[in-house]
Amino acid sequence: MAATARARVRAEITDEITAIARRHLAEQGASGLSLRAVARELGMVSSAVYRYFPSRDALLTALIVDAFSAVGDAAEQAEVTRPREDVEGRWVAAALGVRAWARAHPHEYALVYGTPVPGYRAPADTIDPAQRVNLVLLRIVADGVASGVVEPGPPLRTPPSLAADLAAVRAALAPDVPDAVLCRALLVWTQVLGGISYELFGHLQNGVHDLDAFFELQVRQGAAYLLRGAAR
Amino acid sequence: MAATARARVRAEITDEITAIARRHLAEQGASGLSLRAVARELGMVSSAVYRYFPSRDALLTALIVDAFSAVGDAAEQAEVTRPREDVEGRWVAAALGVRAWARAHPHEYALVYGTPVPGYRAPADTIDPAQRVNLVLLRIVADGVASGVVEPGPPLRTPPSLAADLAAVRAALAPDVPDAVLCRALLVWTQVLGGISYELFGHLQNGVHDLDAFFELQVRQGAAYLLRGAAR
DNA sequence: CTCGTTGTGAGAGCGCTGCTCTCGTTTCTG
DNA sequence: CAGAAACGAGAGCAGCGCTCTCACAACGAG
Repeated sequence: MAATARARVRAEITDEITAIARRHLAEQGASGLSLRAVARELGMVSSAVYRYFPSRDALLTALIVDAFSAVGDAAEQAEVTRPREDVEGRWVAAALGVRAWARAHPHEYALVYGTPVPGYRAPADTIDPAQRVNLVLLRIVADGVASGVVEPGPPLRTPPSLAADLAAVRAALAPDVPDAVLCRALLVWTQVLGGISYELFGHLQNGVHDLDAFFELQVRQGAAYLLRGAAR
Repeated sequence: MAATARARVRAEITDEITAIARRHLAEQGASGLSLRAVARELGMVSSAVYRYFPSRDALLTALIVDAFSAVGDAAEQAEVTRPREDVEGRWVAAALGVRAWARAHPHEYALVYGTPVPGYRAPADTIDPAQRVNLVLLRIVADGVASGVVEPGPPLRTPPSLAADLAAVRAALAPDVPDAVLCRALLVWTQVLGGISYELFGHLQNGVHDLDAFFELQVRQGAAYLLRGAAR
């Protein structure tokens, strides 16, 4: 770890830049993130920042990676508060945890689950962190299948193209989880994200007032469906 | 309708501006929409456009209203291809119609269901058009309840705050639709939007390849849950 | 220790953006 | 017909991402 002085100060400044950028993002959103403003706050001239990030988008990519990681953390930290055998509780906790994080960090949430930034194209660096939360969820589901709490239900008749994709997921991440359960999990999870986006992006305005109660109700309904394929 | 010549030409130019803006939006997305570029294409100087729209955001708001209306159209046109008594088919068709529209107009979709634009705050003009699609969906659900195809299921125990909101929706838009069904409808609809966003914003990349088959499977599962409170 | 290489910050500058203000001209209205 | 209102052009301000050049400091090799 005996890096040269230059390498150390470079790492430090890089951290400072991302820290300031993170704050600007949290305060004003992605569209308000200005490389020049970050430089100004750092006491640097804007061109100097380009020594550390080749473009504004590269800086934003770093923040996206951070945000994905934070989503994974939120799910995991919420989930582990429940005993391992309480599969339903773990799922509900993970969903509530992600929502709480999203409400606390709406711009970061928008960055990862909202409209992709202008040109839209996910650099390879972002796909690994994006999987973190999926792993947390799949582990819960896999535990539920193993312990029998998750009812497989009738086998799903999927087109071959789809069956292959599901088989790949199963082989890589969730052994012994049948197609029907994988589909239900994805269904319920997209509902969770859809619900968060719906709320966060203002579509429940003037319709639902007790957002906490509403979201929790929805999540519990979703969890019941995930486990038993039916309401309640 | 004998408007003055000035009023007529004003309406024409306003339409031209929104038409060009709509095209720019479709091609490059909201962040690429430049008032100056629109003015340039119109053969005007940028300041002249401000006679018609007080700000770039106002222009964008007009496009948002358009997009909301287009979503409503997509749902309605897809839905009416099914016989009135085929409630499940109508719901599935509406969902598939909205997805098809979203894939054909990703930037418009992002505008209404993605991250709200920078400052985020929905002008009052946008809430009416936003309701259009909800009305289409609620009508389907209400028809299903009336004909008995939608099973109410066990009554939902909702906190009073939530019950009041649901009662308001019922009174205004969907008489005789019980809370449990309203909740299921909202649950399934947020799943549809979540699924579209998940797909459109790239989260299924490298995971699912046959996106059409996958989405249709999900929608059918969702519809089954909406009608019968259970898978299949 | 010296010398050439490389990393770094400052500065100027390009073309773009949203938006404002002024100034003639055109059109409407009382 | 005269005053008021609407309109388009033009210049200009501050901001943006990004590029290029230049001086200087830190580094590795001899």
